[in-house]
Amino acid sequence: MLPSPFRMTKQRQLILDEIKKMKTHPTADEVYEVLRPKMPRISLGTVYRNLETLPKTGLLRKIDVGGTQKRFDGDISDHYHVRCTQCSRIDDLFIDADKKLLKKAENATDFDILRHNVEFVGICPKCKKEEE
Amino acid sequence: MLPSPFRMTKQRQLILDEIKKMKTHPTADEVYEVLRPKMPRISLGTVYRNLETLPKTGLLRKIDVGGTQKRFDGDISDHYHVRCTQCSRIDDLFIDADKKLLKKAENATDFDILRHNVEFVGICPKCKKEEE
DNA sequence: CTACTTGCAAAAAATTTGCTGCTAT
DNA sequence: ATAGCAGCAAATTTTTTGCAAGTAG
Repeated sequence: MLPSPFRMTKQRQLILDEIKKMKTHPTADEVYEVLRPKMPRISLGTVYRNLETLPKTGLLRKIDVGGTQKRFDGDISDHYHVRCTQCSRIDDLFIDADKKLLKKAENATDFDILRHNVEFVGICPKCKKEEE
Repeated sequence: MLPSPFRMTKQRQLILDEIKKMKTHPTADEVYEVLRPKMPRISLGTVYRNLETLPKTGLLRKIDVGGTQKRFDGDISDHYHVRCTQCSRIDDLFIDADKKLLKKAENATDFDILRHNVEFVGICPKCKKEEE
């Protein structure tokens, strides 16, 4: 459970700001490395704790994609992702969620559905070129 | 790259068979625990190595969902998943992939799209009950 | 035969946590 | 003031890897 007075600390604000600037869907350690020059005493533990709490407030999005590490997205608007199988780059995909899809899902399960994630998997233009 | 003579060893076959029996979308360590009674000397390293190689042959599916650990699915037919936010249970969802969705995605990106994953997130009937 | 695979153990990578002191409200 | 947070470091969890011996094709 999140504590009721959710404090916007300097660390939290910076983590949020920096991730929002990044378009790369960073992992926890990538976030940490970006923060360090601006706040040298910030700890990796703090980064992990906030990457856990911020998505619960809706200020940040945790994305569930392939790979060992979790990734984060400062863009909280509804959108999907494409991941490159070769280099793991993740791009945004702003396409409309299909309403039928959601309806079908709701009919097919007993779960109360809250949201959904769509991840397309493919090969990015750069890796495509290198394959030739 | 996968070696050309892909050997179906006893370990590989057992890993595959057992996962196909399980309907729970197990993690690596869950697979390991199921195997141990049947093959006590199998090592966790072997399990991890095979959970990496088997999906590349198409005999097994690696699913990219929320949570810390990777999960695997012995059912390689096309289907989606629903995950419970409370207890992390993952159910199958056999609904038709929407063709428009794929078309839209292909139009919206430079990636060559190979496949896609859809994960619905919600609350399972059991956790729903416990909430009351 | 012989390249691929395994078991074992150690290492690396990723994440979580206990504690003490600082700070946003 | 005071509950919540941060920093630090240690612990835990998850995954990967080197190597010598075993085995499928």
